[in-house]
Amino acid sequence: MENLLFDFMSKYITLTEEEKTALLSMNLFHSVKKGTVLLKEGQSSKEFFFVIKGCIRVYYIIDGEEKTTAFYTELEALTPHCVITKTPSDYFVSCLEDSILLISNTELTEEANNKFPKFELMCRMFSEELLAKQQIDFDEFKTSSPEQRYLNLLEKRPDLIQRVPQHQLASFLGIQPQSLSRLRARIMEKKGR
Amino acid sequence: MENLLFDFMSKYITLTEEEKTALLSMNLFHSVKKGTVLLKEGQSSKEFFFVIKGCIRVYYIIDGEEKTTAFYTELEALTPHCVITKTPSDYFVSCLEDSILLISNTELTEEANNKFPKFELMCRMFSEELLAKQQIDFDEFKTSSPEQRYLNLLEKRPDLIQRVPQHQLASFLGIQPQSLSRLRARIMEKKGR
DNA sequence: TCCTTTTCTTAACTTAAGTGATCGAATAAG
DNA sequence: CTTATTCGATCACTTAAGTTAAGAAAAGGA
Repeated sequence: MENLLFDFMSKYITLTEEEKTALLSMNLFHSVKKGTVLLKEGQSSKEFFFVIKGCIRVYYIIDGEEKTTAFYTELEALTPHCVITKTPSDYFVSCLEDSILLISNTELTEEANNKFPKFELMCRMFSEELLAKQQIDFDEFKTSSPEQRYLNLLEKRPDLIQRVPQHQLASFLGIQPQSLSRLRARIMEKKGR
Repeated sequence: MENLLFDFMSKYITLTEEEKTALLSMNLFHSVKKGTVLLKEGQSSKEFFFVIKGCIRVYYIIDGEEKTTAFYTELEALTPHCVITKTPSDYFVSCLEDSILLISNTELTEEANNKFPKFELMCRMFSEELLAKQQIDFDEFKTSSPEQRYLNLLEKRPDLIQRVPQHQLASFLGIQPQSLSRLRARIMEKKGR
């Protein structure tokens, strides 16, 4: 389990054994039950999440309706907006499956960044990479239709389609659940012919 | 002009006078004519852009059609995807207006980061901030209709609607130019009543 | 300046998404 | 195990976006 994290970090920096044990002694790993709400709208949390195993999701409640906008699975990280801006959160974060998460906070991270300059370097590289990746995702979203977006997801994240409820997938794709059902039926019919 | 940059940087870190003169001596400021293409599809550029004055845009050419997905105006920065991943670019970047840009590259930035740890800190904070901001933008895009997206833009970036051609705005909003025209007419009619 | 090209709007028609409702099926709760 | 509740699919209907085409307005180049 720890190795998943260290393998991931090794893409950016090289850690000594002492640094690894120091990291592990901080007790950052948490087992979280499905359905647990990690962040609520209105809260000004300072916690950041890195998924070791499982899945967490970001959702808004708009006019009483849940609107899911993001999923984070194995080796993906979420630093909620409110942690950066120090303002109340606009959204909720909850656990979609029983998961193992690395949960840290602003203080601990700052401390680590001050102590280990290479940690700061890793954070910069990682967030630059995420930013670039997200730009591409956003661009793809803008330039394609709901059907194309679904087919794209089917190709790039087939796991999500299996593990996530349809109605959450729908709002993730920017459409209503009924439209997703219809669209899937349409695709099946095309395939069949 | 330099002051715009230093004021911006002062939000993150404090620079000494020596550091400021060192920065200025690097000759990073460029005057760029409207229409200049800064990055082409297929290129593996290492250049990063910070807009001091003016506007640059990101666009794809899909089936021979230009699809604009992003605009960067005063005090906004673009590190193209290809700079991070070191792969050929999927998109073009061009100058929408006569602009003044700070143009740097991977080598210069790495050098500065190594020499001044606080520069690294600024980059991390800046890209974390951008990432969080973009997540919110993406979420708003997913959870709203084209009409809501237009009204939202009208409120948050009224300048863009003035300075950017309609057909580019349309694809930025994820719709066809004809739909934007229609949607604007619809809004005007509602207002009139 | 005049001419060409691009840009914006409008219209008619097609297609797909939103909406509201219903009905099993699956899931969760007791 | 049984009962609620949630979830997914489907249908009919409404609304809005995509598409194709045409014409007016604006911008750019010679």
